Amino acid sequence: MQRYFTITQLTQEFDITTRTLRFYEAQGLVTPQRRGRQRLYTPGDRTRIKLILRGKRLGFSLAEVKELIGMYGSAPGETGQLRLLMEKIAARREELLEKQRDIELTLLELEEVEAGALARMEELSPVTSEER
Amino acid sequence: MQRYFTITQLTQEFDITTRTLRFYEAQGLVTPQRRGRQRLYTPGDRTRIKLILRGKRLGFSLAEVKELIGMYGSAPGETGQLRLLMEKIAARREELLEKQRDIELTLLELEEVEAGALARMEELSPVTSEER
DNA sequence: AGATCTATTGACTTTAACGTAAAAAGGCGG
DNA sequence: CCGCCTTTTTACGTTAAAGTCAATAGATCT
Repeated sequence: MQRYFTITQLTQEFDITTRTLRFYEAQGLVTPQRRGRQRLYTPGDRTRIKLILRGKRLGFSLAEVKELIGMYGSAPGETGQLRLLMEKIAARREELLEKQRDIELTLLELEEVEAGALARMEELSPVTSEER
Repeated sequence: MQRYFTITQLTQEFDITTRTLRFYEAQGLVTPQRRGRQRLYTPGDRTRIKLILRGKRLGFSLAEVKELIGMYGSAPGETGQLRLLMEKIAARREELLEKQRDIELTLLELEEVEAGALARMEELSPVTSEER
């Protein structure tokens, strides 16, 4: 098993540029080790990158993604901090649930459009019952 | 029932600025009527605005949203156009389904973090079995 | 009509998230 | 050691999506 990934390996795997990865690093989203000046990414770093990209797909900003990822590692000692963490979790969950509803609605609407389109196609080129 | 909405009514309802609505108009996402220079939004316009904001919440760009909304009104006559429409629908559906999976994963991870946090709280302030 | 509000337009600015280009620094094959 | 290649740094450019500001232009209240 490979201990480290190079930057180009990861850019190829995730179809992003080196600029992007270095930018994420500058924003404090990943902190690969160095061998001299060269970056070495651990499997953990790779996972974080996956999480970043997933967050982006969901429309979160990098700042939001950073906060989200920050939660994963943290088991803060103080009760106050824990309460704060729980609140953040609740807030994120609400957002995600809203997005789920948004998606459901959009999928339903797409279905309607599709049904309409199918009906139009039937109209235009009748039965063709032998296809499929 | 109200036939028209003013721009400020809509900005208040959706918690956006007038600048935003005029920008959407400049991008061809809504085309309110005019009474003199004043904009008058129909219930249909209002619905489009809702769709725009929903698309944005899901991380779509305005250009993508425009394409999406464009599908709703269209029942193109030509078979070729219909086929194209169906393909677009399929593509959007794929994206949305991926987002659904992304959300599921994120929710699961949040649950884990929450469970960890809860455990830590138990540790710190024991039982308190009378609460709730 | 005058004063005051609100809406519109146009120009310029801002922010996030990179892209692009140039220069320097290692690493490697011959 | 030399030339070549990749990586890194630094700096500046770009794009989408508005924000901000100033100058009108109507509309409204009195």
